[in-house]
Amino acid sequence: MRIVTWNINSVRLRLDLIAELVSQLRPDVLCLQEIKVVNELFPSTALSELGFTHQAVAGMKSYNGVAILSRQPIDNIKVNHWCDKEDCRHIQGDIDGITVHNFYVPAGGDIPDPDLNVKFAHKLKFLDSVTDWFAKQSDHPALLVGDLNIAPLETDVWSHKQLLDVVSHTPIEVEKMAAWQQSLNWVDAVRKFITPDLKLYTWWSYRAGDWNASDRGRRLDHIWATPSIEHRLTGAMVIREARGWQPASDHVPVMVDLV
DNA sequence: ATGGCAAATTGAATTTGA
Repeated sequence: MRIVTWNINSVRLRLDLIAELVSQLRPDVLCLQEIKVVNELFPSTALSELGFTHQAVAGMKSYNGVAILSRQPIDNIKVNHWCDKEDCRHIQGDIDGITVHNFYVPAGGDIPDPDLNVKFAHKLKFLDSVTDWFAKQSDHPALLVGDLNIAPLETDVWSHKQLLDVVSHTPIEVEKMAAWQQSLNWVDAVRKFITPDLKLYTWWSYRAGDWNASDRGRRLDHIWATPSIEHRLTGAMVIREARGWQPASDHVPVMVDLV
């Protein structure tokens, strides 16, 4: 099974890019975040014509929204709500015996202080909630993918020192992400192949004059696997060149292969 | 709390992202 996760930043605006990705990589499962559309207006037919005849969608107007697209059936679809908000940040479904969790973690705003910034408080609470929830789940073959909006390693950001105080790389976020990862002993499927000593990014700001030259990126998008399927992982790839496809999302696709 | 941009919504300006 080949699975790709991509924060698409408006699915309707980027259908041609999805078609390009599909023609190049032929994923079996494509998980999208920030689809920014209600379910009724989700481009279901166009995506079905690309081979994704099975779709699980949790969308809302303007913001957020997640979807799982699959060539194979998706069973037991659930849309989970966190922090008493129905803001379409988590959808799950079973594909070929594996539970796929697709997340869009809150960005957290600018100020890395929960007392001064309700968005950062929401992000931290969200992380605590999902961690507690997974800790109570039984150990079943699962993948967890999505825009987790945290770059945990020093090599996941262009400058560890300069980003220590920037939301997405603060110690409190990294610590909470580690606790989440420990909830089911999730394996970082991407860093299994692209080792932690190597710089690796999945997001570059729209504000950079030349994203490729300045290369001030962060690894915000992740794929985790439960230990029970770790031995089935055969490779991982970040599709860096997709940052240059037009009109570009500020995130690029991340891919993992399983036998 | 900044910003060189971008998207969605609502009607040129605002909100959100990270």
